[in-house]
Amino acid sequence: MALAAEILGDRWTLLILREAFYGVCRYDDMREDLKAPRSTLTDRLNMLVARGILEKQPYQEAGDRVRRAYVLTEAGRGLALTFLALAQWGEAHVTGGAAPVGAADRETGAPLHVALVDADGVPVDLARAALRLRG
Amino acid sequence: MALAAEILGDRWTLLILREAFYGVCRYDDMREDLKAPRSTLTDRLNMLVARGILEKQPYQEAGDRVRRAYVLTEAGRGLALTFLALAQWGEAHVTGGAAPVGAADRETGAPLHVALVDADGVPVDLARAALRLRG
DNA sequence: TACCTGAGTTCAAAATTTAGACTCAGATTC
DNA sequence: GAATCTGAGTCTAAATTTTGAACTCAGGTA
Repeated sequence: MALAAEILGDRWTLLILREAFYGVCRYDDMREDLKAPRSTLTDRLNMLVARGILEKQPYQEAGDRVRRAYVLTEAGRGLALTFLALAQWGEAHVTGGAAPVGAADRETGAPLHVALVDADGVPVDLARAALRLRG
Repeated sequence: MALAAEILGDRWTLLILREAFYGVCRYDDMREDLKAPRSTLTDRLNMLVARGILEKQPYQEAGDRVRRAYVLTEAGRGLALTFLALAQWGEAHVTGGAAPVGAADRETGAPLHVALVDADGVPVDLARAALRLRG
C-alpha cells in the first residue's frame, strides 16, 4: 500500500492513467486533454515508465514519421480494478448520479461492476469484511 | 472520476485514509505514524471533512479530557473497495509478494478479494471487460 | 502556581509546479 | 536544398505548495 500510494498519490498521475485506460497514448493528446504543463507531464510519464506501468513504444502511422506511444503494461492494466472501484465510488458518493463511467462485457455488453468476493467467487457484503491494509 | 482524482490524488490523503481504515483516528497518532508535517496533516484532514469523507467527532476517554477523533463517514467507508483493489494490485505488481494486506470475512475469517462481477454477481475475467472511465 | 498535552497556527526556507519560450530531428513544401 | 512544420520534449523564472521548527492556547494535573 505504501508504495502504491507513492505511485498513485498524485493528481496528474491518476489523470494520465485514466487517459491511458481510455486509449489516449500520445504525449500531445494527453497534454491537450488534461491541460497539464509539459514539464510535469513529461516527468510523470517518465516516472510511470520507470515504474513499469506504462511503456514507450515507437509506432508509425501510414505516410507519417515514427512517433512514440505510451501504452499500459501488464502491470498497468492490473490497475483497472482500482480505477473501476474508484469510478464506482465517485459515481455513488461524489458526482451523485449515474455518470457515463463503468465497465461492460466486451461481447454481450452487459454492465459489470467491482465487488468483494470470497475464494469461490461468491460475492460478500462489504460490511462483513475486516480490512487489513497495513504493510 | 475527475473529481475523485482531485480528492485522492495526493500522497498524504491516500495515507491518511489508509490510517482511517486501519482505525487510527487521532491527529497525533496519524502524525506519528505518517511523519507528516502538522500543517499539511491539518490541511488534508480539513479537506476530507469538508468533502464528507471523514467527520470530526468529540470523544472522551475515562478520566481524560474531551478530544477529537476523525472517523470515516458512510461515503468514506465506501472507498474500502478502492483501497482493497489498490492493495491487491500493489501486492501483485509492486511489492512482489504476499504482503500482510487484504480483507477477510469478519465471521469466518475466510480471505476475500476484489473482483469484477456481472449484474448477477458472477465473476467475469478482467480481459473481457471494456472500460468506460470518461465522465 | 507551574507544568504537561493534544491539537493546532505561524513563519521562513526548500521543493515543486506552472506557463511560456526555446530546441531539435525528421518530413514536407517550395 | 532552403524554409517550414510537427511531435516531443528542455529551460527558465515566477507562483504555489510543502516542510520543519517554533509558537499558541485551552483543559487538566502536580
